[in-house]
Amino acid sequence: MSNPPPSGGDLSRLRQLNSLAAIRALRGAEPLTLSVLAERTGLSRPSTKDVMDELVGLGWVEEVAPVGGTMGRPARRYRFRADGGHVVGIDIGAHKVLAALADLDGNVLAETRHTVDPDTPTEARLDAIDKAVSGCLALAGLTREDLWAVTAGTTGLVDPKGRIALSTAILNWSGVDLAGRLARMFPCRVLVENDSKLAALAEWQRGVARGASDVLFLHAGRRTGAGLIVDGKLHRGFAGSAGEISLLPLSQWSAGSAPLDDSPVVPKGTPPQDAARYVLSAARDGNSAAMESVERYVEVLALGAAMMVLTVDPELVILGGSFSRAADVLLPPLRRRLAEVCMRPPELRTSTLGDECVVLGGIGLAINHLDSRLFGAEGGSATPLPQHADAKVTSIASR
Amino acid sequence: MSNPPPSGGDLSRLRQLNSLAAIRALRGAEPLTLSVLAERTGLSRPSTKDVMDELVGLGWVEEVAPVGGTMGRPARRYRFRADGGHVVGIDIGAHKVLAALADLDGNVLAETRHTVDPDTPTEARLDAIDKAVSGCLALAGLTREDLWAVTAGTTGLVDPKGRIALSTAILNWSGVDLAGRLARMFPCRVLVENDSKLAALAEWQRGVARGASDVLFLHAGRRTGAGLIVDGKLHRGFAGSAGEISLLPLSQWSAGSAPLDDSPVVPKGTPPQDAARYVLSAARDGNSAAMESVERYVEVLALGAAMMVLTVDPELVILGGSFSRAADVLLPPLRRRLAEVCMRPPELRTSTLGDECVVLGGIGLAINHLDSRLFGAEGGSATPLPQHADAKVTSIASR
DNA sequence: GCCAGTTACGAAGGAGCCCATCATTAGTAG
DNA sequence: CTACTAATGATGGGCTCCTTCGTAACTGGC
Repeated sequence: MSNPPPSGGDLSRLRQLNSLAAIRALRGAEPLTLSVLAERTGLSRPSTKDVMDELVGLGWVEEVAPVGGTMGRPARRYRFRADGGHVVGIDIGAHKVLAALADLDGNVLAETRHTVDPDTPTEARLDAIDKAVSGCLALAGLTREDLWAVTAGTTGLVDPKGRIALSTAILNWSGVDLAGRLARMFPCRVLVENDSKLAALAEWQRGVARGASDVLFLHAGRRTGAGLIVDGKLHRGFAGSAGEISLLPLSQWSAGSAPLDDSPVVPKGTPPQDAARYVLSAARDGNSAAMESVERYVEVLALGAAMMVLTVDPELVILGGSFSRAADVLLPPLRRRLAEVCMRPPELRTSTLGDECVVLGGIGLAINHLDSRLFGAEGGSATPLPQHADAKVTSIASR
Repeated sequence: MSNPPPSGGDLSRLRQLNSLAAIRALRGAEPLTLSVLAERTGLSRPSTKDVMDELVGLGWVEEVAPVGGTMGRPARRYRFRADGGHVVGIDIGAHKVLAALADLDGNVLAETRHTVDPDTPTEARLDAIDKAVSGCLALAGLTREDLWAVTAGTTGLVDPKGRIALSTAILNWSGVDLAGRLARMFPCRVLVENDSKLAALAEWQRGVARGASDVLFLHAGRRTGAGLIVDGKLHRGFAGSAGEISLLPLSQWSAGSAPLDDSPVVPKGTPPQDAARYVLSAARDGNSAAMESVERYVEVLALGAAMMVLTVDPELVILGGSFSRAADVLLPPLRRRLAEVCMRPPELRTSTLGDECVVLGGIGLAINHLDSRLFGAEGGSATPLPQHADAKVTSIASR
């Protein structure tokens, strides 16, 4: 009756689990002693030592000099070798290409930005991606061979194979086999994902949504989008289109920031990319026409958000995207409207990761993927570190 | 960075996992031989034997007479002792109380129905529940002490503690501490859940949604509701209100079957509970006014469904509820409308479990709960069968 | 400079779980 | 009655984990 297939466990699987637990405890933390590590993993000290010996041998972990000053014999300290490999997150937007290079801990080592246009031809856009990543690598003194995984986030609907199923924001972007093109560019695993989903992941991993099991991330910017964390996991949906509420005309999400851009308070001749900011700022200063426009914008935003909130009932809603800088203006009406329809309105928070949300989420997804590959999926033992974790594969992570 | 806490594994945990795998393989199947069992669990035969010996000792499994006729030495056969314990699922609707008693395999052994009204007083309704369950027990020759878990499903919003947060269909039902009241009634674990959620679970466990990882269940009846399976698990949401799209006035779901009930084709004097059926039947026969009413009804149903489908992107949408008997009339327009807004419209199927959906889901939830308690949550060994699995607890399963 | 106190390390012994192997057993087929 | 088949049961070995205990390294007081 229960659907999950029965999974019998071998002896070595136990070690796998424990190794993974140790790595998780180590990652992102300062170097830990055996005793602390034993406590955190729930293992005994001798067993922890065994696990550490193995991981040190494989190159995943290294010992660092003990620190003195305490009573008693100084404890050995181990740290995760975050510098053993590197990942890249790329944010491919309509107006920019942003790339960030990080170590296996997710620490960003270099970042590069290139400006593009919505109608930049596809080849030129791919070229900008190439240059952005090359720039990061140069800044960090690395080569493409040092990359273990690359994640690209982009506007539009990304199908499970990493192709752009639909994009209205970037000219001729629909139909591009982005995963395929990037796979030719990088000698490592390539993942492709929708940008709002990556932003949601980033907020959940290292932003204001940490620890929540169900989260709705709202991207409020020139385009409106959403990403969902459900039960502590990024939710993609069967075809990768979870959260694409803009496909419903009623939602009006496809209009993006139009309610702001078209506000009568925008001075003639304002460049379109500055219009919304102007209106939000004017609304903050009490301009009643601007406030009206903001109200209209939030009405649309809130309607789509309400649909998703009532569907998923998340603990948190995160407001992100470039307009999140005007959270003081946007949050109160958004909160009010959600409260009107929810029995228990979710807590509203503002993104703190800002512009880097998408690349950070990409980095996080890449690292998650490597984690899941840390131990040979088919019951093998741990992969030694110096090798590349994957052969060159085109398709996106299934799950 | 990763949020899931590292979980160190003890040696005995391996055995737990393997025992659980064996039970899963055994449950709901005909008696299995050691060889088959070994193959299905991935264990070796000697290990499988060990596990079986233990489970037989604990009373969870028993050996049955070997079957002859094959070449070679007859193999011992083991079966899950489904009759070792019993669970009850209760469907508390506005117009009926339906209870079903099942063994640990989910086989229904007895069923009882009581008729009530939307304005039946709470105490009388609780009395009907009591009577319905007593009836089941009497039919099966059991007593309340034989019950290991009871799940009640009811219309309305059920909070995480098993109280009715809001119900518009049943008079004075809001605010009732159903879990608390039932806990006084039964000397075992009591779970309370929204009825549409249980129906979704049933369809996923033993209905037409088997094997799908993301499913939307639509309850189309006098009231409209929904339940979600996300990533192979019943999704409740932070406050248990996932899928409660009817709270959004725009969805018009709170009107339920009104577009059908109010159709001009309904003859004066038709009892309200028969109106919708009459219209659906007339529409099937080609009555254009009836078809128009159906069109209006489906428009509402489809709008809410689209909101949820675009949010979650499920693989399947299941049409259930009493109107699902008119699926031939309802599905085509529903399919058409979903196709208008979805990049990849989910497959639409009709519920086959019918009226029993909710009680079956309740039985499934109860069994799932017992499964998760099969092995002492805090690393203990397996619970012997003859004891009750739980003390009397009031609150609902958290997860 | 020495000694007590503190903390961590490392080795040894033991238990649990799983696996591979092989002789044995209980049937069927001729 | 014999040959064949397929499952059983017992043995031995390997791996992982745990507990226990003696040893090592460093601090602080005399």
